[in-house]
Amino acid sequence: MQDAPNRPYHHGDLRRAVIETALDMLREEKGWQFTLREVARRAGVSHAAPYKHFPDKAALLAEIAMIGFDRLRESLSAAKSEAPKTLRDEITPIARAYVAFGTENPALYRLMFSAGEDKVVGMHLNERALAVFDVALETLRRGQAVGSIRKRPIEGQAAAWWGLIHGMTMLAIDGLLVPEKVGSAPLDAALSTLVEGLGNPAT
Amino acid sequence: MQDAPNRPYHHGDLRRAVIETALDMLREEKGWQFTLREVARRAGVSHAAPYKHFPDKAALLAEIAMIGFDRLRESLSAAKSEAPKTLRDEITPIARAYVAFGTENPALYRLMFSAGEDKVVGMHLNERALAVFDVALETLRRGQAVGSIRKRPIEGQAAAWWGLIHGMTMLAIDGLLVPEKVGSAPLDAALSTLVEGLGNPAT
DNA sequence: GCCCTTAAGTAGTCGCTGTCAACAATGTAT
DNA sequence: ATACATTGTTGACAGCGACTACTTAAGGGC
Repeated sequence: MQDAPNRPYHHGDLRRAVIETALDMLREEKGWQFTLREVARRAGVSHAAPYKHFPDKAALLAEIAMIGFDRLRESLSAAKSEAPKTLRDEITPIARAYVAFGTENPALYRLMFSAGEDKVVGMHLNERALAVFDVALETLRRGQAVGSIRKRPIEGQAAAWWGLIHGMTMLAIDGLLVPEKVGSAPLDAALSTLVEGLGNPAT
Repeated sequence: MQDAPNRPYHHGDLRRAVIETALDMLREEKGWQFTLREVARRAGVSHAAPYKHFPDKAALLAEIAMIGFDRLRESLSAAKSEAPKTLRDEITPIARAYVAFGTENPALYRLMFSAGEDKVVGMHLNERALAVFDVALETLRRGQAVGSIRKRPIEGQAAAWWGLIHGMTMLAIDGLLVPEKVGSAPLDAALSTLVEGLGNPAT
């Protein structure tokens, strides 16, 4: 467009470039105003070019949110320990990975949970989001089978897990977990309560 | 401005009217784009009039967010039961009131936790937000004194409480608590786990 | 090797927004 | 009565999302 003189008329892989650029922008700062024109500028194309690949801004954001959920799920899967000794050892690394994902990608994480306002887009987005829930379900199910977890309706336990982790992540992103109020390791403390709530007292 | 012919030049109480109008707009629909000019239109003043009372849009939103936190705190205080028999009876009504506040005012609740991105505004906003945390602290402290709650660092228990409730509220707002996945009463189920994690097993 | 359809880029425009500056009307203190 | 501060109004500006019309390149059939 302006800087590269010999750039060809057609970008060639603009769709991917737009997504990549947008992800970069999200990573930069959480106070940032996400703008379609800025994405185009950084990608070196005209302001209307992205419309050839996405019907509107919301569609691009939804796509990015889906990628976010996929990455989060991967992070969680990667964080699973193979041979956990205790319930606490099983839950802690996953929870830490979850919260870390949120605090390291605050704008992306926030987007993931606010891009689904449109009904039909929200459907597809929620599918991906619920894949995260499945990670919790799976872990807890194994715990119940082994006997380290109380016999309770597993969806309820998974809801508690997701609610607590998601909530702590959000609070962390919003800077509400101030040490003077909430202690120096609020996540670990909260996990203690969660583990004691999930764990089988007979063990 | 246009509809009322005999309206005086000066509104008289525009600051309050702007806030009230904005709250109405937030209440209407969560997909709504909040616009300063639309607020002015509905309040029947010119598009620049609100600037005489708020330096910019963010300042108005921050003010509204503070009101939201105050109202939430009032809701929680009002929901406290006087003579709870069990820990569950003590926690449930407050938690229900919290989540109900969020699901009944989704746009407001979301705003409350996203208006604090500016550093200095965020400070004041976080003060109000932490007042909500204090409600949890107070309740749990009494529980520990009575003996219905495990002796653990109380900030950690309060963090678990807030994280779980805040998380469940957010998930509910986002429509992620679908019954097929998460059961028909996910909040109650999650509260079971929370109560079992907080509660003193000796009782 | 040419042509023609079509995908993928461009520029230009529209209505809308947030914000600011200049001006007008009102209330208030002296 | 008059000067000043407050609180309105109008008009402007740049930037945004979205649309249309135009241009450029790529590829396939003949």
